[in-house]
Amino acid sequence: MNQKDKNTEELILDAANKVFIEKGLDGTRMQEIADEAKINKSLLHYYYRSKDKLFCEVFNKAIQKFLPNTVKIFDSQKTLFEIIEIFIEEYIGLLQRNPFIPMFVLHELGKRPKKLSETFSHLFGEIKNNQLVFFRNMVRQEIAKGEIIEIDPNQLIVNIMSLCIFPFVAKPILQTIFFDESSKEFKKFIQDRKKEVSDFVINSIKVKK
Amino acid sequence: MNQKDKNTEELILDAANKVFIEKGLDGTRMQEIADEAKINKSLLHYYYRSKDKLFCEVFNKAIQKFLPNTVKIFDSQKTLFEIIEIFIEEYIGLLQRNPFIPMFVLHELGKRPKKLSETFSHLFGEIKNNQLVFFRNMVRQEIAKGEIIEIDPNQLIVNIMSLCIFPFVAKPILQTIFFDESSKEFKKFIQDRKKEVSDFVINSIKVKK
DNA sequence: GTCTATAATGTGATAGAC
DNA sequence: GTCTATCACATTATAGAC
Repeated sequence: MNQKDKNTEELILDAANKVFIEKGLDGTRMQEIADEAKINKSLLHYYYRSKDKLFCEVFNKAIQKFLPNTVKIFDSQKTLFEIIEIFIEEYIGLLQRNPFIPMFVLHELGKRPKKLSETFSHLFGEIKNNQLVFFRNMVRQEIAKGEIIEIDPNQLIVNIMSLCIFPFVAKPILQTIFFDESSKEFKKFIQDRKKEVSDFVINSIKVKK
Repeated sequence: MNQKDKNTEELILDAANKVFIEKGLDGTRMQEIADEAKINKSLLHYYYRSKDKLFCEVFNKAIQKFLPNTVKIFDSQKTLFEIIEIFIEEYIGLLQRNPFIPMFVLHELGKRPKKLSETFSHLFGEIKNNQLVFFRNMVRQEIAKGEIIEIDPNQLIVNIMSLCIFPFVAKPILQTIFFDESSKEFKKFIQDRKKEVSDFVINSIKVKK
């Protein structure tokens, strides 16, 4: 479905997505969303009542995209190393397609730390009680088997998330310092990271025999 | 020097630091800075003319703190592993004392990617032409000597920065998902990371003989 | 230097015609 | 559903008394 086939409601949501994610809640003007959607400003309120309501729609979609969905990977019979490889490749791929999502989600969450657990308890619950438990158990098993070194599973998970997400959050400064503003070189750097991060992590935890 | 001994100009700058860094440029109200400094709102303009000028003072200080100063470490005669260990311990320590600086700097830079290189060329130049060159050469030497595996020095640097900085940028979500909002457990987690990250990196690149 | 009062503008939101 | 006109309020900034 291309832009012309979409109704006004969808046009607005697409425009709001773009502007909110680039500029954040505080930095976004309703007028700018209207301009982006090429519609009248009043229509924003007709369809979504208020800026806050419109923002919530955008934010909820964004955080669901941002939180890794590992169910598919965990369901099948794979080794820990395979799981790590597939996860990193897929998650960096997701971020390549949505490069502004990490900064948007993390910045907005940083301003509302208290409401976090209440509002998104359903999303976090699934991760906490299923995906994390599964991964931690798998790590402990591999440690017991002597396949990987002793490491706190939480630290390992945060390490993997850090290596995947940080370059997108820090893109402007990395592109300036490392690549003299060349966006082409930065893209190659990110593409290379799929293998680099995977190797880096596995190399670090694997027991050499 | 405690707060009472400071003059108005310093009181304002301290207050502006706190509010801007927590809420960002767009999210900050001049009134809130005045309240924080316990002075009249007009005095903000008397001393700093405009919100933008005041913001620039804060931002310049913040980015200088944020950019790692590795000169001390590089000056002395240390091995690559020692340099990595010291850097990680000191840089995470810096972030523990200034936990909001990474999100503040990276978010504001994300909104102004174009002005970046011009405005801070003096800071970036020093890093690009001295610290990075030094580190890259050292990495290449160690590769040649067979002490570490083959790795792109840029990827290694970004890996180290990611592992140090990301947990501070993602604090709210990590604290919710991993530690049920317990700020005490999160602090311990960060403290433990000084050794964890160091081990993780060195373990990954060190050639076992 | 510090205060009060107020100007000047920007912005979210609504009323009402079509 | 969509538009124009406008309200109501928040916010930066300044003028002027003390």
